[in-house]
This record gives sequence, C-alpha cells and structure tokens, in this order.
Amino acid sequence: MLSEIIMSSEKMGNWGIIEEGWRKGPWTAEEDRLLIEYVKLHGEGRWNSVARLTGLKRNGKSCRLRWVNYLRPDLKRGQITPHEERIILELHARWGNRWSTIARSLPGRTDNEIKNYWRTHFKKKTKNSCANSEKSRARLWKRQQFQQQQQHQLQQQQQQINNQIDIKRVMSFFDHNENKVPTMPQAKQETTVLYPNTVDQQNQVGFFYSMLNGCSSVSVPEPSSDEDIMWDGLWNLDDFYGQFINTTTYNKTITTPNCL
DNA sequence: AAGCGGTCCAACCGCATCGCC
DNA sequence: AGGCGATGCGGTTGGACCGCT
Repeated sequence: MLSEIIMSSEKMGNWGIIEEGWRKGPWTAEEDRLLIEYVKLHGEGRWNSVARLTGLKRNGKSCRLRWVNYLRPDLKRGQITPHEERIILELHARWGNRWSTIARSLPGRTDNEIKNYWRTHFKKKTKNSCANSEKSRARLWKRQQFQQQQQHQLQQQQQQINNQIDIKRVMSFFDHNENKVPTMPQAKQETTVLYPNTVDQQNQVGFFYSMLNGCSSVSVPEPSSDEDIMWDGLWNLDDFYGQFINTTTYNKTITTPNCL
C-alpha cells in the first residue's frame, strides 16, 4: 500500500530513485556490467538472486527484463526488415497479440520489440477502416478472392511441400528432442528457436516451416474462434500494405544467431 | 525558433502460469 | 490441495528524438 502511494506520487518521471530498497528507471552501464557478470557466472534464471549475489539494487523482474530485452548477446539490433515485417503481420493475423509466440519465430527479436513495432506501425491503421461499408464490401470481395486463390495455391503447393518436408521425421524429432533446436530439412544454416511442447507451438512450427517453404497456410489448422476478427484486422492492414496479402512466397533466409 | 505529432525504445505494472514444498 | 515464490506475458507509460509546419 505504501509503495502504491509512493509510486503514484513518483509516476515515471523520477527515474533512478530507490523504492523499498530497489532502484528503478534507466539502467547504468555499471548495473549492466554487474548483470552480465552474474549471467556469465550463474546463467539465466534465479533473477531474485541477482541483487543478493551482485549487490545490484534491482529486483528480479527488472533484471530479467533488462537481460531479455537488452543485454542478451543474441539480440539482433537494427530496424525490422521488410521480411521480418511480413512475418510479424502473418503471425499476428494468426496469433493475435501473442508477442512472445511471434517473437519465437524471429530470432534475435524480443516480444517487447515486436510489440512496440506493431503498436507504432499497425495498431492505428486497423482502427479507422471498419466504419466504411464500401470498404467492408471491398474487403469481403477481396477476402473471397484471396480464399479462392489460397485454395488453388494450396492444392498446387501441397504436393511440393509434402516432398520438401518429411513431417513425420520432424515431429519424431520433436518427440525425442523436446526443447532442442531442430535442424531444418534442406536448410542447414536456417534455423529458428522453436519449442514445440504445446499444441500452439506445434502449430507454430508447422506454420513457420510452411512459410519457409513458400506457402503460408499449409498444414496449419485454422483457429475457428475469432477468425473473423483476425481477417478484419488483416484486411484493414491490406489498405496500407497492399502487396502483403498476395504474398505467399517468402524469402527463406532466416539468420541464425551466433549463440545457436 | 518553437510547437506539434509521430516514432522508437526502455521500463514499468498487473496478472497468469509454473514448479516446488 | 493449496500456498508461495519465481518467472513469463501483454498492456501501458514516458522520455528522447526527428521531421514537418
């Protein structure tokens, strides 16, 4: 209760203050150094031990966040590429605001980064379109066209995909190598960190693999609920990202972080 | 030059989930 | 089974910066 009062009076303007023994606000270089040292020695996890073992006046949550979003050596710096943007759009249309799930398909990018990128670039664009019934009809028409096109492409590419990916082999790999990085069939340097130990994640694997092989909707069960909402969002996006919706072939190059 | 809006980014919070006891 | 601490996730906030008017 006291902390809440303190917080409300402090707001976010007074960075670097100490609250109940914990520092808040921007991290200093020295704090970063201490945290990096800690992870070197003890590995990731047990974040609440950081303060005790390093003298850092940061709580476990803050340490974890700083490491995950900023200090991790495998983070990819720089702007989101058009290819990554396409993946984000595709995955957001499929998963919604499940940023961590989306981030797993973008090595070196954090959920925070993707979330920020989405909010800045796409969130507002989706708001304005629904009012216009003309646009709604146009979207419906385009949607139907798209579905027909997808159906056609699906049939064509299914055969190709089946030849490229031995699904059974992949799933067998997952069964016996849970939480390990799978080797992409026919793509030795092109891996991503995937943890397919849940149904969602297995769907994600299927989806991402199909993307890598040039088809965005093969082998992935469509989520039945909220589908219309997703489509609406997707078609709203189409207003400003016109070519995206017709893009079903993806650049296969996914850079592998050094640490992998 | 100043004001303003948009973008980027880091960091916070609350809540959910997980794992251990 | 339930309590509790640790961790993960998504939403939100605020400051810095930049370009435009």
